[in-house]
Amino acid sequence: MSKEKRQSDFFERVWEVVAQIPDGKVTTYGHIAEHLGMKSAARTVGWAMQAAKGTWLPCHRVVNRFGGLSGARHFGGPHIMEDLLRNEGVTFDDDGCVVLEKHLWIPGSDGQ
DNA sequence: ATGTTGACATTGA
DNA sequence: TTCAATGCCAACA
Repeated sequence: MSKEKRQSDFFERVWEVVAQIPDGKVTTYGHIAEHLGMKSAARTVGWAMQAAKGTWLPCHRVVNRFGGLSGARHFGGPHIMEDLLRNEGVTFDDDGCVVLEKHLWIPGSDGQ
């Protein structure tokens, strides 16, 4: 594990958190970044998601602070992410945003 | 090495 | 109220 620097431990860090998101729950980029110690790096968290597109990570459970599916367009279809979340049991607001008040999950509050 | 972009967040006018 | 600008970090050209 010398040349295998991966994308960066930062990415794995984000992926690890995302992988811990319980079923039917969602989290925001800001909370992930904050949990990683980079509260202001919410944008970079989105980059980790882009790299996670080819992984098994439930990127669809990661939304912006509005609960809007910002990355839905990167899923290959704006309705893909929406359908996935609904399949998880997530409720959507009339605006098409996830009800964070009911599904907002914070990293570290699950296993710790 | 530098500059731009990016699935965001926050503050100011 | 809405719109614009700024900050942050990492990857990519």
